Amino acid sequence: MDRTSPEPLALERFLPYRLNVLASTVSNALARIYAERFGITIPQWRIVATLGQFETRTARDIAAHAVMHKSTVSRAVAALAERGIVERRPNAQDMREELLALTDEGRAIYEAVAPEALAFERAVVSGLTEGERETFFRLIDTLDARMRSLVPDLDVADAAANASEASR
Amino acid sequence: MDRTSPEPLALERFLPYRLNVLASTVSNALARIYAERFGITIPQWRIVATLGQFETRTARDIAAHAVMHKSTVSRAVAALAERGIVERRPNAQDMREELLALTDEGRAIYEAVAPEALAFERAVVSGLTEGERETFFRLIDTLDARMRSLVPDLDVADAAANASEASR
DNA sequence: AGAAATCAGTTGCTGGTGCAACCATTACCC
DNA sequence: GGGTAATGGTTGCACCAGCAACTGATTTCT
Repeated sequence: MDRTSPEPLALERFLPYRLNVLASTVSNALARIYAERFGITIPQWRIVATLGQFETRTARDIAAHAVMHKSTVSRAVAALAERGIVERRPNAQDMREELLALTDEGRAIYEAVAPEALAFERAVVSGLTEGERETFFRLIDTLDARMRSLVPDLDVADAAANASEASR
Repeated sequence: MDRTSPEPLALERFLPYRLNVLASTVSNALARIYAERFGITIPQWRIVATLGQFETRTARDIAAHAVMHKSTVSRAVAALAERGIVERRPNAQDMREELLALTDEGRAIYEAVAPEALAFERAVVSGLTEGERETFFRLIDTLDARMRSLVPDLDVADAAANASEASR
């Protein structure tokens, strides 16, 4: 091997970079749909999606399930409650937490957004065969698990949502 | 319940979500290295990497190559120039643009960071076989191309870098 | 029981980011 | 040639996210 340059590093072959670009491209495109059609942000969508899936959860559950910082969840829930999309009910067994659920209006939004989100996903992966799609997910799972063991203090803090808000 | 959900949408099987979580996990871990060891942010790192690869480029070139918003590039370059990591030289042929290059100190940083970045990448993909690694990159390439045709007005604006800065 | 630690959730603050408006320079073209 | 459009780059503004500090509720420990 040639030893002139210590190591070749081409950004376009650097995994963290490629992953980040693809993820934000996909997110931004999807965020546009959420924002323009339904007036919700990505964190808000994640909450709606979680509650659509599980009926009733606490903010803490949602933060863990949707991998968001608790302050992000808090503010997104506040906005959704304000708009009557999410309902907060006290838990008599533990007054620290609140039980969150979709209102009827919230469920209507969920049922309108979910098909569009899935359609978007299908459009994105339409260039892949079924096998490739499964492989891709499996590799993501593997890498995700790898990250969790590489960086143990991750699930605690973390925070995904590169959002890219709606405005307007 | 009488409600029949039209389509199942589980967040953990939703590609945009999975992609985003993985990308930000990887980015955050890497950003920590950049920040703690070298005091640079992800946008700054992308600029250093680009200039390390191509010697001399304009801010516009870097923005295109590293997929960042021009204002992000502008500010990151300003910070790097301030610290003497990159050098700005006027282009006599076109006074609008500036030619950017690493200083000696900048190159030293590049040559220190690059191996660490690559080591990190190797650690992340160490759970994959060589073939899986190639497949993963190929699928990312495919999806990336797919996104570009799905959302044409993308390369113009876009902006990756969910950064997650150093601070502290 | 009472003090201290822990936990769910909220909020002030700071910093980074995209957008859009702007400045200066160059290209276009009638 | 001269006016207008386009281009490279900077910056003010508004917004959002994470951190950390805080409140109030519950658990733990002695």
